[in-house]
Amino acid sequence: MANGTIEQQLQDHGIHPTAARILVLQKLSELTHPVSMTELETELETMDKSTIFRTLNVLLEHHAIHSFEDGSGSVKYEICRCESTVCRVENRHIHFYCEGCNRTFCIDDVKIPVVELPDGYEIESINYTVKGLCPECSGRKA
Amino acid sequence: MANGTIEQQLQDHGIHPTAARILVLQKLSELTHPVSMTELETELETMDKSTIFRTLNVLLEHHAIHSFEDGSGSVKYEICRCESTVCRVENRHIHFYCEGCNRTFCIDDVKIPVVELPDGYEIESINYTVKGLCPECSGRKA
DNA sequence: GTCACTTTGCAATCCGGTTGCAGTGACGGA
DNA sequence: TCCGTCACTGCAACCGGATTGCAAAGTGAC
Repeated sequence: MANGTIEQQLQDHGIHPTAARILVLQKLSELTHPVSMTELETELETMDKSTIFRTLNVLLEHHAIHSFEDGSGSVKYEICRCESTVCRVENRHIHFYCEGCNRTFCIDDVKIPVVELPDGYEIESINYTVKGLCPECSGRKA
Repeated sequence: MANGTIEQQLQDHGIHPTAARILVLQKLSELTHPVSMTELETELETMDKSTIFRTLNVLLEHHAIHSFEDGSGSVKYEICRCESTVCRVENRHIHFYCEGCNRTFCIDDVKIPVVELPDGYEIESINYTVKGLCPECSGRKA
């Protein structure tokens, strides 16, 4: 899914490409860090909050993007860069939330360690988010 | 910290024991699953929401309890059952949020796998939450 | 008892998320 | 081409969890 036009990506995921969906996915593909709905709202000033909200939900349902909660209180979204249309849990990377600057980082190099759960539990997704200080903030503090 | 009276536990963490703090910590120590502020509010009907809120913050600051976000949208709280007053990241267990019944489970047996981060990142805490179906709900579905 | 400080309850507020509804646009069939 | 249908979008209102301001009540030191 990493190549092709945004429009193509949408279709690959079975999503009817509309102006709003292209814009949102476009923006998410440009960004290198996860963003909240509010951030998207300011990035895409022409688009209404509810449209962004519903667009994100469509993208989520079709697994074109991921969402997760860092400790900031608002849900963060990022584009799914999996090669296939299905993204396996073990391929997902972890995130880091800096309590100093309130930014959320993708640690692309580090994949989520998948644990063995007791019988009966069915894993759908895993959120692995580390809180602490990013290199910039820990350096400044020291 | 697993033994002694609630009052003693508070003092061990350097918290001045008040009625509200004892009640909240008492309740959290009785419960076997993490709860939201709203749930605490109904459990402790005599106590005001804002008091609970501030009490939880005091307990958090002094590491008497932990908080984390499952996927439910509200923050969950649980008592810290560490033996010492400092609770190490690697001692913490993972959580499971069931999308079927919207309950949050402690998987006490499974500790959070701690990853190696790139240079400069300082780990303060880790949230490892699995989403999916609990044994009850996955069984019912099948 | 008095003063200073902490704790608590009430009410109001904030804000991210969500929904109802009406207007607009795309598409297929007559 | 016109019409009906359905998906999509924007606006405004709403909801609920989280947070704050303020005044009253409680607590401890003297």
